[in-house]
Amino acid sequence: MSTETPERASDDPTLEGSYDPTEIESRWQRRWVDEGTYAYESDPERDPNTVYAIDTPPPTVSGSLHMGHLYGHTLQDFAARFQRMADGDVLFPFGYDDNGIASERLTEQELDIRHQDYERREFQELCREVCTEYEAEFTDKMQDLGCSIDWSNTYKTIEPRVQRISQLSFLDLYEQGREYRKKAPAIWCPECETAISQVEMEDDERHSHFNDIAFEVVGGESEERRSSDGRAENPRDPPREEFVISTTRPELIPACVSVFVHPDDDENQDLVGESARIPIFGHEVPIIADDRVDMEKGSGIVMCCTFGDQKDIEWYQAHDLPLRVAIDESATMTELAGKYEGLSTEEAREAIVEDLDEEGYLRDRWEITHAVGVHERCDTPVEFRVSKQWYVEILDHKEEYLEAGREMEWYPEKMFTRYRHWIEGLEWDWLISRQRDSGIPFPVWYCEECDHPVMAEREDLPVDPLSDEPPVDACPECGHDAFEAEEDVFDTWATSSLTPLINAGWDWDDESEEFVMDHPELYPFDLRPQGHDIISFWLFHTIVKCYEHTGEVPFDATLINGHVLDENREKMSKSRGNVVEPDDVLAEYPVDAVRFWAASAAVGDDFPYQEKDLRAGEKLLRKLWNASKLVDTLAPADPDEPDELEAIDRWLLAELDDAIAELTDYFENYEFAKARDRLRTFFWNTFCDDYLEIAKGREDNPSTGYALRTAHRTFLELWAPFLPHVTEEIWQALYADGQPRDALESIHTRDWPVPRGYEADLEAGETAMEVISALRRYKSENQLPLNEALESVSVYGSVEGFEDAIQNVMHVRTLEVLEEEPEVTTEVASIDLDYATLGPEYGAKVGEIDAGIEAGEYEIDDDAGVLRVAGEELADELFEVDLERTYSGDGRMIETESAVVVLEDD
RNA sequence: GGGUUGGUGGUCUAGUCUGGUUAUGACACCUCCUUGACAUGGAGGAGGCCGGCAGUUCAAAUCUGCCCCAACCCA
Repeated sequence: MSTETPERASDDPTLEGSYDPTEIESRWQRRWVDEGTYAYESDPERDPNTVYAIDTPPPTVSGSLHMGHLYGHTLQDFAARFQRMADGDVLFPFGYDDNGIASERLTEQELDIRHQDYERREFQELCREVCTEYEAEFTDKMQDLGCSIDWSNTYKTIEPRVQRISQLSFLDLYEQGREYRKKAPAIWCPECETAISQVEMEDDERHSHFNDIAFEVVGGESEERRSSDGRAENPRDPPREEFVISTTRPELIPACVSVFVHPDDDENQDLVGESARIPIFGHEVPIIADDRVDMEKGSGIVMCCTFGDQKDIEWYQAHDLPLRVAIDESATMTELAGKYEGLSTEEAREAIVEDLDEEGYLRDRWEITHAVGVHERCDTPVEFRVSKQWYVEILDHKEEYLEAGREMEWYPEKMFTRYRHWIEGLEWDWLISRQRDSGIPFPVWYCEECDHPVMAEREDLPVDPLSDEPPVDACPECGHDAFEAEEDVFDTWATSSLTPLINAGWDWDDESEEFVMDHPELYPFDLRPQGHDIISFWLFHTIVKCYEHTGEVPFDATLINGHVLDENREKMSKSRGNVVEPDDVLAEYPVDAVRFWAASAAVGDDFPYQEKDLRAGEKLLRKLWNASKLVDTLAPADPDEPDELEAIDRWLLAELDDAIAELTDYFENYEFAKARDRLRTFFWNTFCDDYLEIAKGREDNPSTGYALRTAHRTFLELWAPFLPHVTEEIWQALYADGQPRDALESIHTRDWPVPRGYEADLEAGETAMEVISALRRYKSENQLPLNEALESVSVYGSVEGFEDAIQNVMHVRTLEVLEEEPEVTTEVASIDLDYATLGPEYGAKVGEIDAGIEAGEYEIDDDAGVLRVAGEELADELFEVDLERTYSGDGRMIETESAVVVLEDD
């Protein structure tokens, strides 16, 4: 656009022309990274209280950068930039989360390979290579956001150092007796042939059929007899011939292990304690009462199979039922399914329904649509399978974890409730093993003979039992010499819950035989930022792990950010097609403007993407730029402070002091939206609209010159956490010492402003601004240009010291400050009561008092200073009389909140 | 189904914990104004009775109960 702009050195900021964010923002982003402006230099001796450390969330870099990343990191950056200026050392690290199924898939696609064809260690090597490209791309995009991340302080969850920490964590918890291995069901994807965690499963609407199947009731048996040998000895007569259950999955009937009836279900109570014979397959199962049965659904009688759904698992565990596995890991029917063996579940379903029908057991069949749990990656309906799993014991420490949550500061406070409810509702220990082909391996082997677990030695970590040998030749338990490698890998939360320990450089020290940290001054971390949707995952698990390893709560505070919604306040989703891409936003708007928008929401609240807020941000950047140009023409860059500041200048600096104090408070409490609004209002309205206009008429005044420059420098510093690029550009153009090619003295490493202690009559200043604005309104209403001269103005009100300012800015020829109220006749317009005092004192009488005043039935006794109404005598401080003035002199009278202005304009 | 959070002019929101009678600001809208940087600027105006109902209170956007709506978490 600006082809005629003379070319200049790219690192030579000037205020010439208008602000060009495209060129300027990327220039600073490069320079900050090149110069290591935000590098954290560790010093283990440093007092932890003077270091501000953020435990940043590691995004999955094989995915794309979305608005959530942008918003989350921008929030963290507000905190980081403020703390860096206010307190000095800040660690703002960055993590890449590559250790997951996403990067596994990506590697397979990119290289056109299958992970099954490689040894796990080899495959992971390939993963690391593939991910490196994506990491580089992600890094570029993150750097485009201008966050003050220390790019020399990064980690990848797939790297050996992190694998070592994960395995150390496992060994430590095992030695503490906080981990155990047990046979239990897991969610299984038959397409991927892997166990998946609950978060990887989603609901999907599918067409299916409900099948009503008749089960024959056979001779009942007592609880005692059944538990002795599992067979009915003396069958009683069955209460009825049969009953009907409804199921969408008839192929599971060979896996049926029991039938349930609700204890309040009077109609079917007769069945409890009896047995049912499964059609076609012929095996008998007990009928049991349980209140988890949904009586409203179907016949109210439900079969339990191992396993059709999560409720089956609950029942299986609660009633100690046997395991009948009819479906294998690839969703093929097993031997247990008899003649259906080898069929897929779908084939078996049809075949079994047909046979049931033929034999008269199928009573009804109709089409339905219902929610089915599917694997989010391949949309395959999941199965549930039993395998041996590792667990971290957490149920016995619920109280400790709750207490840890109480010890942290929560921003916003209300988010603690979610954490508390999550913990209170915990019913299962934490399952940490995943039967995946890649991930961080459990460092464990088992004795082939006695199944005794053999743990890896700490100094050997990281190990992969599939490639490495166990550290012993013979089983310490039974002496057997052959071992089986554990094939499972850790749940990704088991690794990402260690980020504070990764960032602090946690490791085992052989010499001292204890865990140590490379950067102990960082731990506990000052801030854990994250979204509210993963409080029960990331935050909770981090607290569990770090608390068990260090005995300390890992964070002083947690900052829970909301979600970015679309412009209609609806959740962004690919299927709705309302996703806003950061790339598109950044192509159109300056990053600083995007940051201004990001600061608009109260922390923790979901908020919409709003173009108008971005435009407002752009306007602010221009305002700041243009105001800076004006300041630069009005005063020398570095004026000395005069012995005595004039009232108007002292007033500005005193107001500035107030603003600094409030802003500091807001930033310390992560109240970015309040800080943003306070600063914008003060900068735009007070500084630009009021003070700069006045300053234009006081160009050679040393007092004003000093105040202008002091305020301007301070504004740049106060804006710096929000608008890092534009403030840096202006700062370098106007105030930076040294030559352009010297090491950068960035505004972002300066000290945060502190109030300078200016005292001024803020009320007089306020009154003066009221008078100015009244005169402006007068001109506006009379369609006069603002620089139109006014002949004569008189002011009744305290504007001491501001007379010149009023006179200059409003072009008033003669200004007079009146000692006495101008010639007016007054009459009572209204009476304001001080209800806060009046209410508690007079109670129900307040109504009468109000009515009395309303009706004019009152008397003001000026001498006694009381108001007589409704038979009461109200003291002076309880009421205020509002007078309506009628001016009878020459000219025109304008009233403001605290002044009376008389204009003679001819 | 259970829990949590929220519902304030056309839009986004402050205020709600600590009840006090004129509900904050921005954007959009209307009118006017070229003022020594900014018309992508400035001045002014109109617009809401605070999701609904009931209650507590002298007084409710604010406290209590129920209901409706939305999002999230858990089932």
